[in-house]
Formats: sequence, structure tokens, C-alpha cells
Amino acid sequence: MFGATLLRMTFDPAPRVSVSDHVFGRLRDAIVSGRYAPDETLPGERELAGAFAVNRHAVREALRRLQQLGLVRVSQGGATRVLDWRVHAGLDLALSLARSGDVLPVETLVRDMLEMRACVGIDAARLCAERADPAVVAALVRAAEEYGDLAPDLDLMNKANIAIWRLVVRGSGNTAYQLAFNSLVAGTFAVGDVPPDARAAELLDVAGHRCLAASVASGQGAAAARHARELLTAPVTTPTSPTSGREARA
Amino acid sequence: MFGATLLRMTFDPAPRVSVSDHVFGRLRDAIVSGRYAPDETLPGERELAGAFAVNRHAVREALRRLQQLGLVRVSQGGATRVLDWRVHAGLDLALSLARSGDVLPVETLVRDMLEMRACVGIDAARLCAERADPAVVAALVRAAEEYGDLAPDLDLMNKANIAIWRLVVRGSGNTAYQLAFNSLVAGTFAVGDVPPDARAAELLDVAGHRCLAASVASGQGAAAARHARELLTAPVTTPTSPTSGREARA
DNA sequence: ACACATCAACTCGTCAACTGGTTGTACCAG
DNA sequence: CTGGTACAACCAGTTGACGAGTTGATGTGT
Repeated sequence: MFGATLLRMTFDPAPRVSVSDHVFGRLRDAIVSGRYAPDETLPGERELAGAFAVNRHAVREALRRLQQLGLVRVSQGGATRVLDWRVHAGLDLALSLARSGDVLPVETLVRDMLEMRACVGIDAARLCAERADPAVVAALVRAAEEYGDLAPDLDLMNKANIAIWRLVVRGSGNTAYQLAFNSLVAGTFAVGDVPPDARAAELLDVAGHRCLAASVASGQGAAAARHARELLTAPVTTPTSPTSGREARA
Repeated sequence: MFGATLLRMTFDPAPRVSVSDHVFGRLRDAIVSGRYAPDETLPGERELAGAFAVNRHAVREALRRLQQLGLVRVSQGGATRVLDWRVHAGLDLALSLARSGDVLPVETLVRDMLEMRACVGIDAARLCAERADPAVVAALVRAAEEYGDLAPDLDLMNKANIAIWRLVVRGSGNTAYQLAFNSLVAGTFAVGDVPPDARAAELLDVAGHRCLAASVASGQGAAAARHARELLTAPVTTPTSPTSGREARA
């Protein structure tokens, strides 16, 4: 353990970013930050390659990724146009945004992702309780029971918490929820440590997770949704302004 | 209208798929369908290039996109390993899945996306009503008023409907909701026409959309959420099997 | 003066062959 | 069994070239 701490504190994991990753990140930030307005034409591949001092193929790989992300639209013969990411980009952009922030206020992004986590988690808990797969439910109950054993270590609890919610989302049988959950988890991981205090309160609520699992196991969707709401809305309502309604808990 | 129908029925939208797109789609389907199990090693780039009879760069571009989608993890020197897309893939995969279905039951995927649309839309309506930007609210009210003018044409109404909800999501001020909404819209568009009847009932409910806009304009989050729920939950509860619990509505 | 076909100069799309850095494995001396 | 080396396989990146498509200007006929 001493060695691990020493290593983690002393040495970086090596800044090994590939060339195309570099180009991709720069262009993404430039587009999202608005330095390239929507409908504007990006420089040609050769020009970009010259500007970044890299090969054209590296630029092409970066452009392909930007295209898949919904940030640009390349067309053979024509110029590559910048798209409005607020309209064409998918949820995966959030991860990419969080990973190298600065371009968007990180606090707001984290709040948004926590809000979405609550929204999806609550409904997933309800669905999981209703159309439950026995195996998943059993795994969920077991995970919830073993959850308290990690009591003091917030890092471990966070991992276990993600595992629990992953089971819930899987149990919901909704692929879209599952994929969105992955995006959110990756995003919050990329952004580093989110609001520590509020999340800590949520993570340490071992009883709440047990109640959630029990509700799911007994097939009571409404109760599962209620418990999920109590767990998930705390981090989003506590640190932010008191605008969001507290009516649901009354 | 005759010409449009003729064109749509007669000619394909041009099978202009680039080589890298082809490789990408094939590999994606192979991975998602399970022909490549998680943790399995994909063939090398040269081997794949040989198998597809294309250049290695085309394979590289495809692999880059797969990596960004969270389907594989390539590492220099080592082999490219297949990841479990249920764990590592983001919501954008849903679009990619819907675009070339067959690999996953389309009905289920559509149901899932409609469910998620309802879940996100309801909360977005609530947030939009609470933290409203006057300009967006004004645009929303205007859009809702002009919505009924397109009464008979379901295609136009669908477009206008998307515009309305886009305003709602934008008004919510939640970037994650916005991005997820984009993913869902693109996915439902890609899958072609989703359950026509249920969606038609929703689309033709002009009064419901006006009520939603009015609730948002008056800043009543709960009412906006209720109207959004009435609009969005109809398509998901009506056409599916009666397995989903009806307790919540009782 | 206007409409239209033609063409040249871009752009992206694809390909071939090459060099270099990284990983994993097999092998061998101690 | 340990530690080091040698080698093969792989990914990463580069160079150079050609084909395919788009765009805008040019020239021509009406």
C-alpha cells in the first residue's frame, strides 16, 4: 500500500496521448467552445495536417471521430462543416467534454449529470421492480447487503455503489437506460471527484440502499422509485440553490 | 407529394457508404451481436484489412470509431480487445444500433428509447418551468400555438413536435438532457417510423402541448411535469404487452 | 442579357509501402 | 526459480500517389 501511494503521488501515468487524440481533442474543444461557429467550414485536411504538423491520416482519424460525435459533417469533395453540437451531438459528448473540461463550466456539467442520473435511476428502479429478472434481483440484494461492509472507504463504496446501480439499470431491461448510465458513469469518473460532501452523504446511506433492494425484490415499483429518489436527489438538491421542489419528500 | 413518394419508393438514398463505414458497421454488428465476446482479441489491423479487402487505414478509422464508442480498447503493441458494450458503451450506441438493426430487436429498442424519452422529457418539463429562460419560454409558447396548424400532416407534426421538445429540453438548462435528447431523436429517426398509431395519438394531442407550454410559461413545474407525463407515457404504455405494471397509474 | 453545358481547381476517399515504438513470449544464463 | 535478452507480432505514424466528387468560373448559344 505504501508503494502504491508513493507511485501514485510521485509519477504520472505517462502522458502518452496519440497524435490523432491530440488533434481530436483540440478540434473538439475549438468547436464546443464556439471558436468554430456552426455552419462554418473547417479548414481542409491538408491544411489542418500542416497546422498540427502531423500527417493527414491522423487528421482524418480525428475528423472521423468528430463526425461520429456529431460535431462536424464531412462530405467528399465539399468542405467539412461544423454542426451545432447542441442539436446534433449525443450524450457521449458529455464524457468527452468532462474529460478535458475548461470549455464548459464543470460544476454545471456535473450538476446536469447528477440530475440525469437521478431521473434515469428513479425510473430504472421502478422498472427493475416491475419487470424483474430473478437472477439480477438476487445479485442486487446480495450487493446491497455487502455494501455496508466497505463502510469507511468512500472510494470503494463509490465503486460498489456504481455496481449496485448498474444492476438496477440492468434489471430495468431498458437498453437505453443502460447506455445512458454508462455515459454518465464515465463522465463523472472523467471529471474527477464530484461534490464530495453531498455524494458522501448518499454513499454512506447504507440503509437506503438496502431499502431500495428490498423494494425491488418485493416487486413494489412505487416504493423502489421512492427510495431511489431519496438516494439520488440529495446530491443534486443539497449543494445547489433551493429552487428545486422539495414537495416530493413531504 | 406524389413525386416525393415515388422517389422514396423507387430510388434508394444512394448506397454511398464509405469503406471505413462499411468496416465499422460490420465490426460493430459483430461485436454487439456477440460474435466477438467481451475480452476476446480482435484480429490484427493487417488481418482485418485483408479480410475486408481494404486498406489498413480504413480499418484504423473504423477501429478508432469503435474505440470511441466504447466497443473495443486498442493498445499499441498489444492486441485490440473487445469490451462489454453493456458496460462501456454510451448512449450514442443506441443510434448506431438502430441505424442498422437486426442485431437487436428493434421493437424493444424503440420501446426503451420511448421510455427514456418520457423519463427525460417529464423532468425536463419540470425544470424548464422552474428555471425558465424567458426567451425560450416565449418561443415554446409560440411553437405550441402554431403546432395545431399542421393538423393533418403527421410528418410535419412530428418535426414540429421535436422542435417543441427541443425547446423544452433547452429551457431545462440541463446539457445532459439536451445531449440525451439528441441521441434519442437521432435514434428514433434512424429506426424509421416507430409505432405509428400510438405516436399519432400523441402527436395529434394539440391541446396537451398547449397545456404543457402554458404550465411552463406560468412556472408551475408540477403541472408541466404532469402534462408532459400524459403526453409521453401514452406511446409507451399503450402498444406494449400488458406485462408492465399498471399499479402506478391506479 | 440570360440560360446552360463544360471544364479546371479544389476537396475528400482510398491505397501502397515504409519506419519506428510497444507489447508479449520464448529462451537462456545464473 | 529469477533476471535478462532476443525475437516476433502488433499498433503508431509517415510519405507519396491516384481516384472520386464538388464547386465555381468560363465559355457558348439563344
